[in-house]
Amino acid sequence: MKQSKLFTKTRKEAPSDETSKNAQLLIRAGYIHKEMAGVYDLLPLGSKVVENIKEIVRQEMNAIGGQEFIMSSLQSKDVWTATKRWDDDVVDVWFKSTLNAGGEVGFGWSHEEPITEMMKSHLSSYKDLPAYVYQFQNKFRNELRAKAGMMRGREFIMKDMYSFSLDAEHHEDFYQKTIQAYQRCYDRLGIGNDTFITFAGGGAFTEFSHEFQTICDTGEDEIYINREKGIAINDEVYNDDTLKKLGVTAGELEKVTTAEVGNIFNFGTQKCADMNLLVTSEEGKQIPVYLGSYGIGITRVMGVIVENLADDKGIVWPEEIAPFTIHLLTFGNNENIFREAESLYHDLENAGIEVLFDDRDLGPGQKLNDADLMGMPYRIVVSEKSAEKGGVEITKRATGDVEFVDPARLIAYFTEG
RNA sequence: CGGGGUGUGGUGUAACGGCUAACAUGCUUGUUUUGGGUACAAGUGACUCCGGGUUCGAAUCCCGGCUCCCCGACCA
Repeated sequence: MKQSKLFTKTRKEAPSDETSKNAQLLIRAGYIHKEMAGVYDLLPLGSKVVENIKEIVRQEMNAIGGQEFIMSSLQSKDVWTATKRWDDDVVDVWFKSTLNAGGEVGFGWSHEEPITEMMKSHLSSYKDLPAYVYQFQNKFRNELRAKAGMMRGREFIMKDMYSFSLDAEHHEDFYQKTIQAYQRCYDRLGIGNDTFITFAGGGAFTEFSHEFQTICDTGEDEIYINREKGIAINDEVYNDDTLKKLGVTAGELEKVTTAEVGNIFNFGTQKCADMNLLVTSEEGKQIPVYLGSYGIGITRVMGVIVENLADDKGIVWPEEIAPFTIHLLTFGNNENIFREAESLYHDLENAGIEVLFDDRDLGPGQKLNDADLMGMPYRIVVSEKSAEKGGVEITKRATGDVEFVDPARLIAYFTEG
């Protein structure tokens, strides 16, 4: 895309009403726009980032048998009263509204109840199991206090997956597969090394749930980790009992601040029993289904990536997530140079590589600063100076490594690695 | 929800209770410049968050509300 056509602009100054690094940089670079506290629009660049994150997660969920679907945001009161979770005293993050025709509706903060209810129409025999479904969707949570930009919002995008299994064994098998799929996601998202699967409160059905926690100063959680043993424990279940069960001592654990980027938990058969989601077993009996729930906060992950990978000049996107692979700049008013840059831009795009071409009539300083701020993985400069040095200049945003490449070899550089 | 702050052109800031609300940036026009936000000139742009009150006079003081930020609480 030509940058002159991009309607969003970069800003030199951070907005005064944002203090978190992720919000400041994403706003300055034109990825997001703030509507109100905890509510942000995704501008074209931000939307591309989110789509790229979703695509990674989508591929990994599909690989373990997930089927993508979309549930509604408006939810019926009845579904939630059945499990006693409609009451504001029980769930304090509800956004609710009334129908003009009479009656109340809620805006989905979770989809556990509606999905279970919906599945009653489709699951009736042990032969229908297992079923794994997931969606990407906006969740609404009426937080008393939104904070830290994309880290805790009132409206945000989440991937939520649900597993319906016949018995504990099948459930556990899929649970473990999901753990591995999640780890592949975080690796591909560029935060794998800082992300730990963490023992957390299990609630009514199991002793523990598992969270995926990424070390991050802006996070809200504190966990205890042992990198060698690969064990992490959330502060909320950190006690002698837990330590003994997991076979670690307090002395070998390190306390770190983290952001929760995923959470998976097991409902056992309780939820389906409560909601009467039963299937007929091989023996002809009516039995409740094992339910598992698996979430990844997509927009929060976007925030964490910015928080953890950005430097003092701006955002640094991992290659798979960046809205464009290449930021192509040209300096000077030499027409031949500009034409060469433009033709390289077309060649790269035709080769299937996403390029943001800064064709604006601006000085080099402004273009370079914008490129640093926006954070594409590769910056290519076409100028008289680069020509003197043997072609075009390629700079890696993450490392600052520079090399000069013959324009004729440029496509090969990106397609052959 | 408890506590602490905040609110002034699009953005970032300034202004003792007192002249036409200032500066920077952005944007427009022209000239200039082209490897780290080039320089100059001329323009453009604000009911100072909202509603009351005090005062000869309020961006400034008082009361109420709202907004946003931070700390805490909360966070299947």
